Amino acid sequence: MNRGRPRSGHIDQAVAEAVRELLGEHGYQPLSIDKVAARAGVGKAGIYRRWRSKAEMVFSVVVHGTRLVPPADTGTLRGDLAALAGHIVALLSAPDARAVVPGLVADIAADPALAERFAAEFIDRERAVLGEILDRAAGRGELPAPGDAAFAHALLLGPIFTYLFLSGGEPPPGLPDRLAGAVLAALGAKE
Amino acid sequence: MNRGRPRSGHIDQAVAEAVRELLGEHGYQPLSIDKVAARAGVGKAGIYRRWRSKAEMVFSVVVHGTRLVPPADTGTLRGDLAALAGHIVALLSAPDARAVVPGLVADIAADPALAERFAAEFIDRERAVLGEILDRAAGRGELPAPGDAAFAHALLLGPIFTYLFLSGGEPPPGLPDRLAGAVLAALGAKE
Amino acid sequence: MNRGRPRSGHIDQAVAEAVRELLGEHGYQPLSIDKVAARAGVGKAGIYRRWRSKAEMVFSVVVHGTRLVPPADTGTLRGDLAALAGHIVALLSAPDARAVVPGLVADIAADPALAERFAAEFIDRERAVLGEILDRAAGRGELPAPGDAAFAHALLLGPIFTYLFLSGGEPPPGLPDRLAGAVLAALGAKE
Amino acid sequence: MNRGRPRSGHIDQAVAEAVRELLGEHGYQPLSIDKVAARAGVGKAGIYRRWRSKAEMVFSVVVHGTRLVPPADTGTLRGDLAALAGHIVALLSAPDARAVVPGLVADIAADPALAERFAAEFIDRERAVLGEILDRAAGRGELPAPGDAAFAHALLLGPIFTYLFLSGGEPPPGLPDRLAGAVLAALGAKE
DNA sequence: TGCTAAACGAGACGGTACGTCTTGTCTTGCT
DNA sequence: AGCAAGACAAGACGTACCGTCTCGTTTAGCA
Repeated sequence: MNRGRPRSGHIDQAVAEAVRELLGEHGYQPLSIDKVAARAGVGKAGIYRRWRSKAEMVFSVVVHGTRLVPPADTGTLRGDLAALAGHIVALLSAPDARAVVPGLVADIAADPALAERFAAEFIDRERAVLGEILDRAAGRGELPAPGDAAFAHALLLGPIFTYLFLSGGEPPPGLPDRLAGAVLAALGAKE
Repeated sequence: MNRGRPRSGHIDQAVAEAVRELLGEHGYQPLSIDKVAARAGVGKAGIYRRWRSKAEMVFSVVVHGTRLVPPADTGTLRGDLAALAGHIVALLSAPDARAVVPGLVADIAADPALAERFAAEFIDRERAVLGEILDRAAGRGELPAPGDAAFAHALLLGPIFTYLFLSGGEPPPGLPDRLAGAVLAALGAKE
Repeated sequence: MNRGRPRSGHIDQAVAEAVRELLGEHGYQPLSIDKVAARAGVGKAGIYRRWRSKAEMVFSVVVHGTRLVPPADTGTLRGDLAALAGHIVALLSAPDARAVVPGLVADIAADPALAERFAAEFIDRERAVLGEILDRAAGRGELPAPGDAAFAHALLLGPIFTYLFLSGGEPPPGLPDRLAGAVLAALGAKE
Repeated sequence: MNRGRPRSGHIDQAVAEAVRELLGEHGYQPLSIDKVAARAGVGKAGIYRRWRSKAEMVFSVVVHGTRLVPPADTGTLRGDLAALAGHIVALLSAPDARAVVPGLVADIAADPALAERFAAEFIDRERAVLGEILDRAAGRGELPAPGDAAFAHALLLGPIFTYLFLSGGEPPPGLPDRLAGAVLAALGAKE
């Protein structure tokens, strides 16, 4: 039985909007709960009632906006992998994501509980999509064995992350295709 | 002509030691310039005279400790790549690095000037090592073409980073070898 | 309607006590807001929320302790003036006051807004008391004219201040009486 | 015999000039030894070799500029006193003095050694001038007794200081004359 | 209809860190 | 040995956040 006043939905909306605005204006690090509360016209308690930290709040707002990777079915494993890699590139190189990802990853890495949620909601979901793709390919006989989805995923996501956030440059134009090729080869696919 | 009192070397030493201690105790985020100064018995001005931010300070301390990747020459491309990958895994999965890397990467990403230095001193150096390895392999006829060192590097570093800092897990035991295989295949090496 | 959490009174108390202690220990100049906050077990923000500077804070604490000059009515103008002068001497030669007054006066002089408050709460109040005394004397026929309270006040306070804080000495024993005489003469009182 | 390089006179000049400029620009409190050294193109050591503190430095510069009170001889005690009072008013209400005096007095009061020098070089000198005036008057038969120069001086300087630095206002126009009258009366002069 | 419990906005609270400034001393190489 | 330059340890400055707390008010479901 729920007693007391139910939580008002408008807080979630107002906070989400304020977070997106502030991220767009100055990026992740200078964003503070105080500023979000002020901008959203919301009490800080209302925010802390919903999220335990800035990272959680931003994460939930950003996740909510980033709707699920579409499975994609191009008919060939190479095509599916390239499509998925292209999707990841698009996702991470959007201006918002560029501003948010490194800081968010750092805060997540420093908070085990949040790390688990992040892994479950982001990494595992992408891995599942990839697993589906690999299974489909195995069904078509393109793969000799089921294939390690986690490894394949690391082989796609890792280099993209490296280009975007570690080497300070842009992912080169043909990257998704080349990554797809690398995964194919690594999994021993019949070309 | 150098005017004025020269900078005292003992500050660099004391700060480096204090930074290493504090990183070991509580990780990157809770480390503050105030605490470093207090622990090192050094004025804050002395720190700000040398580094413009906590990230720069930690970076220079950490970089100084992390001496250059040894080239390695196992006789085969696969062996060289696996050795390099193993080296990167060892470097990044050391307890210190685990505590420092995500936060440091975030601060670096937020500071373009520092990003450039980081790319030059870390990424480019590893790429150069890798380029040497690839050239050697091309000389032995193991590679049909010179090979894109940046791409190969992303293919090695990215997945390791992903396993360590994004998926919240451990790199699986055979990872260096599998990554070496993936690079070989992606570069079209004669097995 | 009062919005937000109301200010807690215990801060004012704790700060006042800490200020008095620290003034007693080392005087005005070495007193810092940091030390007051630490001693009082109070956040610096709580202090800056109430006062804009160390001078304001000390002033309000000191003023609060220094309750109003009693009017005094000895029956004669000379007696009233001497009593008032004696009161001022006692006030300013208390050990606390000696330690605080010069520094506080300097900071007040450097801050016009505070200068106005100080003049209103200290000087004007003493002048009002003196005005009352002069009026009473005029009523008794001791004075030919109402008398310039500001001038009379300067004639009392100024020499005391000079002895205490400018000439580095002690006010001579009979000073209040001699000052009373000087004021009498200056105002053309019938002796 | 003087060993070593003799002190360069240009430092005293350059410092004096820099101090006067900086006092004129921002007043006493924000003036710092660093700024003086930088403005004067002088090393800080050179300053500390000459003066033990900012207060001493400013004091010596200001004193040096303020050449000795002229004795004045108007023929009557009242005239002499009024002239002296007028001189003090002029001295203390010059824009430079207004900016410097309260802060300087505070620092002097906090440093006993300096307090003594200040009393000797300023107060005692003015008292001596006043003593001469009183002696002259006694010689002319205007005074029944030699007269307490210290008291008379406090009666002149104190009220002026009060008007200028304590009550936040201007000394009223006829002040020197009224003060002269007060002193006359207080000393029991034959009018 | 009234009662009660929780959510709400606002903002104060004790702390901590920031990056800058000032103080008085020390250390260079030049004069 | 004095000098200009400037590094040094210490610590204060005023601001910004943190995460918690206390107000007075509002909004619901339960009695």
